[in-house]
Amino acid sequence: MRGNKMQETMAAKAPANRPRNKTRIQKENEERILLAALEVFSQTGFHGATLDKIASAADMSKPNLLYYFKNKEEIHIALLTGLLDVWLAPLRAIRADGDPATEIGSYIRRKLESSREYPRESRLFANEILAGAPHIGDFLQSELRQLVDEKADILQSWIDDGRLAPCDPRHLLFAIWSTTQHYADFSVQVRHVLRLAPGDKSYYAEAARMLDTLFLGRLVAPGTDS
Amino acid sequence: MRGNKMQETMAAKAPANRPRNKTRIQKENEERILLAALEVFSQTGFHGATLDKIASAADMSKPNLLYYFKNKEEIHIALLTGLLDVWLAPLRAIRADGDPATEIGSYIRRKLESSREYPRESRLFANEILAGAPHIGDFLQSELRQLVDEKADILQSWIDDGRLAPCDPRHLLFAIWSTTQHYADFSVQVRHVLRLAPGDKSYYAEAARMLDTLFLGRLVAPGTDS
DNA sequence: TAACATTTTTACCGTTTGGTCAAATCTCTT
DNA sequence: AAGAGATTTGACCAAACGGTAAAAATGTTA
Repeated sequence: MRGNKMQETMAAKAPANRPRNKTRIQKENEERILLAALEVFSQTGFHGATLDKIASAADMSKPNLLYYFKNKEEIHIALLTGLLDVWLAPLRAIRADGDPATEIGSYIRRKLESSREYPRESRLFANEILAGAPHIGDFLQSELRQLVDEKADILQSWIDDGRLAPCDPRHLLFAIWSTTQHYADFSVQVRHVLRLAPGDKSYYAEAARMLDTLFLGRLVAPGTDS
Repeated sequence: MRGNKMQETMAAKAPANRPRNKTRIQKENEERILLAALEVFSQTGFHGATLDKIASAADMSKPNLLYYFKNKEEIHIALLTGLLDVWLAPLRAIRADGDPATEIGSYIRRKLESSREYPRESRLFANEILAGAPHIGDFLQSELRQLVDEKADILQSWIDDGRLAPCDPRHLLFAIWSTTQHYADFSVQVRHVLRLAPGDKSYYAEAARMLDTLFLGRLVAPGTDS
């Protein structure tokens, strides 16, 4: 009597027809699965990942895995939605009443820290966007856009006060996102160019200096350009 | 003549035991296939792409496709290697005897133009790097690294002359790569944030202004930071 | 146009993959 | 300790996939 289609609106994680509280084992195993899935998805992307790989990484049989998540897509979505708040957190922290340089500098540091500490999450996100955001299109259009609108207003007010150069605030955010995430998403390229061994993350210090110069200082010496 | 293995330098495209000249039909069909494959690979990544999809996009049967390329990987590699020179071209054009602001500005414009004109190629490249560069690791370690070394020396000489702010030249290049490619690779996100319809590329003008401010001007007004 | 090489198609194959099912085992509560 | 519910497993399946073989069709050239 279980495999009926029916409604199942409550995201069929529990075996369940009725939504009960999560068991200890349930919580543990869902966590194990998501951790394993993060590893696999971030390495090979959605299509490259297989349920067998994820199951084996979670040290679990495939049917057992599918007892907790009803299919591959649901694991992917669970992983992504869990990620979005983490992604937004650094942006949320920007304060209107702060100093522009301080606020922007802190934001960059937070994003860079996020790239260093959670490169797998960053790559998962990058993969999703690159694929056309099939699973988080709603998020981009609602939560992200709204928060960006909000913070763009703050940046705009700084521009109006002459404390920030005239520019499109959203494009400024794009620049911060791309430069900081680059170190997680393109780390292979970064390491090859810098002749660093896999796993060597020493470049983050220099990255922080570079981004400070770029966003908070001045790159090209004045007087030489036309 | 790029990173080929040795033998078989001519990539076993002809059916062939002996390497003959390419037929008219051969040239046409290989082109058709690569075009179709670019479309499919850039949309879904290597693992998401199937021979059937590529064949159907090339308006061709699967066995016929495999008559020209011996397997899926070979199509992918052919596509990537054909890309690398395009990727390097803008960087190659940086001149040591130019003005820093002019040279950097031109480089940014070329990269941005490249993102706008060849977004599929950019996404293909991004996918490959994100996946750990399984097919172009050699390229990154040899040609790219060498060219970067060369151009980094130029940037360093500008720094030594006081015409550029002290910074790691390679990280400056990273910043240019990431910001410019972002508009191709993350275009979905960009469009959602800016409320633009799919296919609308009007944001490139504003992007160019932003990057000029960032790399050639000064973002944060002086005197306000600590 | 005949002979030869090239190109295309039809039919197929083995493997991998996402997913199911029912039975067996384990866990927790009473 | 027993029973109910939760968890795990092994056996299995259909579809999709990458790829092959050989014949049929087409193009090229003497």
